[in-house]
Amino acid sequence: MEGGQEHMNPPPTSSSTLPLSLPLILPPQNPSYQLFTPSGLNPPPLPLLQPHDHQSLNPLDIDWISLLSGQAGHHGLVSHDQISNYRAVTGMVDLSTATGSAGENTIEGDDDPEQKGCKKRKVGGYKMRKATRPRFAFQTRSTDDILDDGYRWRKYGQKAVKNSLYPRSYYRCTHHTCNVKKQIQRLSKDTSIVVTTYEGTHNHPCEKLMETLTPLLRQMQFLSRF
DNA sequence: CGCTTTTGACCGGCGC
DNA sequence: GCGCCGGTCAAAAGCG
Repeated sequence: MEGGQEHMNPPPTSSSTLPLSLPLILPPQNPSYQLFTPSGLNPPPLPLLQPHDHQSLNPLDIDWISLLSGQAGHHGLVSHDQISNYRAVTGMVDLSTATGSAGENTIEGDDDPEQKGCKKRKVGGYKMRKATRPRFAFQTRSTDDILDDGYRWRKYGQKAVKNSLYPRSYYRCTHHTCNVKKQIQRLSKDTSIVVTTYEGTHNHPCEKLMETLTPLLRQMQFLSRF
């Protein structure tokens, strides 16, 4: 399952075909990798979405790079191809800036640990810090629970949550120095919708993105010699 | 063999 | 104080 987030599509190039393969890298039709267009770098800001607005969000308006790197308040253009197997993104909410009246900005059965004053805890003699970190939740409509966001995750827990038919899964980024976490839960109200909550900021590049960009950079270096 | 997933136990916060 | 609940740990099992 998480193994499904391994590299599905290897970079379509090799060092032996560097110059000729350049136009073939990251074509628009590539279902797994799609470079941002320059226009996506300075997108018009979108209003912060409330959960009940989720049906009105165009999936093409989500800035996945900002979202997945934990940068709050930056929304821009991104190809829908970034969403892997997900057929439609239905909404997103910034939990780190939301004022969070009861039940308004929370997933079903969800309580924000920050709001519960859960700053520090100790489990099994191991201290855990619970500092204020950026949290983003967004909803996707898919039959698959796992969103391939390019990072590698290790599942460390699963819990049945109150008022939900489906368990909540807890994942941690596998990068040594990165402690970004995410929660995944399917809505019982609409079983086609999966809620993904990211917590924290990655302090390392996206493996899959780097895997994609590396051969491109090599070709750029190669071509720059002429 | 190393990495990931599973799953029961444990912990702290919160409400009563 | 007690029970409920969400979040995490960690040992065992699974997998390539």
